[in-house]
Amino acid sequence: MSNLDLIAKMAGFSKATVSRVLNQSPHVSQETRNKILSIMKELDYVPNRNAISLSKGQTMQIGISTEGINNLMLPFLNGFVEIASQYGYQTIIYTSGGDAKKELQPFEDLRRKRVDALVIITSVNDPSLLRSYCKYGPIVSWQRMDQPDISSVAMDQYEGYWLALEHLIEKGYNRIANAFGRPNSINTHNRMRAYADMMGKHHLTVSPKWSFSSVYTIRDGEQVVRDLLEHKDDLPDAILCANDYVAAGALCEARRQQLKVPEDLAIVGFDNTELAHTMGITSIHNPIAAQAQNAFYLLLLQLLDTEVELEILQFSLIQRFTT
Amino acid sequence: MSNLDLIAKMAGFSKATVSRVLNQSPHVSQETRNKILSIMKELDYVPNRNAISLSKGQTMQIGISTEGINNLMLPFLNGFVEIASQYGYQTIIYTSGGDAKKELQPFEDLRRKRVDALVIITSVNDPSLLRSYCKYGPIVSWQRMDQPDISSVAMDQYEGYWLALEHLIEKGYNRIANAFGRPNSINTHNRMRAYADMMGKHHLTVSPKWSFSSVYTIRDGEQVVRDLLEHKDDLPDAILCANDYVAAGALCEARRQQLKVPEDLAIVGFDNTELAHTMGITSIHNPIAAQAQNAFYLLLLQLLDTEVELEILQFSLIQRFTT
DNA sequence: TTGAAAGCGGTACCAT
DNA sequence: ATGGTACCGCTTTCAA
Repeated sequence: MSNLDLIAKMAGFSKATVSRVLNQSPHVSQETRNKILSIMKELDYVPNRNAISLSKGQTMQIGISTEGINNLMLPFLNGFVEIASQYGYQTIIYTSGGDAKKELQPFEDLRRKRVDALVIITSVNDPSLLRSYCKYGPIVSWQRMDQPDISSVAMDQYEGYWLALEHLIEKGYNRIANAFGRPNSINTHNRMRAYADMMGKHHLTVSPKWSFSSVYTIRDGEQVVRDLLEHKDDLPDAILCANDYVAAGALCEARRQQLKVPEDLAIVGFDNTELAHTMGITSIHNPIAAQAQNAFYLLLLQLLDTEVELEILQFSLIQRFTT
Repeated sequence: MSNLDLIAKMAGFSKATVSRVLNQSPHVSQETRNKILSIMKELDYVPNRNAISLSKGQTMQIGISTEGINNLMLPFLNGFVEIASQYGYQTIIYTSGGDAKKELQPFEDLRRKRVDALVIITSVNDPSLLRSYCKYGPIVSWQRMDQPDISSVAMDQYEGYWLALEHLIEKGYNRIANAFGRPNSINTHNRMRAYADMMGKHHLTVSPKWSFSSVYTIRDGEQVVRDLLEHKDDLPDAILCANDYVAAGALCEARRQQLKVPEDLAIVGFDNTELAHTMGITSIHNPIAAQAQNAFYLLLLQLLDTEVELEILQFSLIQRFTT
């Protein structure tokens, strides 16, 4: 393997000059530059990244910490890798499998200067512990952290849910059921608030029989429809789902039960994933890729101490065939 | 930031000794070790990974090259990250978005010693070009490469398809339709071969009307069922799908069209993804995580020049409610 | 058991 | 425009 020294020796210049050529410094004569360049080519030379990292004190690598990778975070991951690479940063994935100790590794790697910054997708450790690593480098989070130094790019679900409700009511639906996700999460809480507010505003009926929690999967969505059909006298005319998977399950089951969608039952999903698209389910578009971009921009802000323009995050309703 | 020198000075020993403590060398007296350890703790010292990488000439980082991340490669990615981290290796994701030039970056990074090894998930560049990077470090591929130095952990789809066909025939189905994926891929070719062989063996009817290509999505699966129903007089009694998404689409559409599954129409998916599980679709289990492990083992083999035990890869049939 | 010093392969400041 | 050289922080060989 050839190195700077060798190139310098062969070209008859000093390491410093060769380094200048490498870094496109203007203070090198064209002649010298050409000569050095041609020798580099001849020797098939490429600079060693470790040496650069050590010398510069930065690696151009950003870590992503998560319990595991699933469908929901795919757009985030893709979006982040994409924007980061545009700025010359690589992305390292750290999965913890929910193990608190293992989850600390990316944070230790921030400290050991293996990565320049960190983004948290999900975490199980005590937020204040994670926060203590902020002194080693910038950290942002997708999930809400409620820690002063760790900003989050998550969105307030109130708005999204409000949008869906508004759409249903405009369409004339007024007996609206809900399939919520994690019972005690901030997201669910905000969605519930939106529901209560909207129902109050329009003086609409709210039945506890129409409210479900811990609904996540296609299967769960099917079950919700079956549960609703237990009370034929008290059926809702629309159902707002925790995510598109739940909506897909609800849709399949409704059809199986001879319910016409959207005439008998309207269905709205959440996140506007591929699934909603392929199955034609009305859904709330969640700009996840934009959140990933913002996560990167927020890091860049601290990394380069520069101004950045954040993407404006906005839910939007994508109407398809289920409403 | 404290470094080896500082620790050494404070402890009254040399850098070498401190380094020995760091690397658990047995040639350090317990007393010395304790003293140094306590000073490290006191100063909250951690070694700098870049310095280690530079000095050792390896980074303990492995790159994964792909056009983009989607559901299909998720189990592979997860499996790889998991096994790699068990051996102390981190995983860096490189996405090319199908851009040939951008796809070269992980390979250049192998050359520049940013990563110790590389795994290719999908690639668009000329395989022989990629192969030329093998001299810089170990490379394995998930997709078939047909290059001597790049071994692949992909599986022969013939076996899997054979399994599905055998199952259907045992169950008494004998008018079997196929929804294939990419028309000219090796995978599709092998599946077609399995189909031809099996049909020949049992002297079963083969109708060109029962064969579809370029079928990938839920939507595509729905369309296949509609197309089949165009010829009511010549309906198959089973359909073997390119993947679980297609099977899911076929299932939904069949039910919508009042076909009883599996009585009127049996449906078999492929890959045994989450979707097949949640929707109760019979599917061929594709041991993707095991392939990811093998990919890592194959790299380790070259990295450490050691013996490794590969996982045995085997398709298996998971029967559910659609057959 | 411990130390001295030569790498590893660059960057960047200070001279000239 | 170019050179000299002190870093960056750790590993490893050779001696003692």
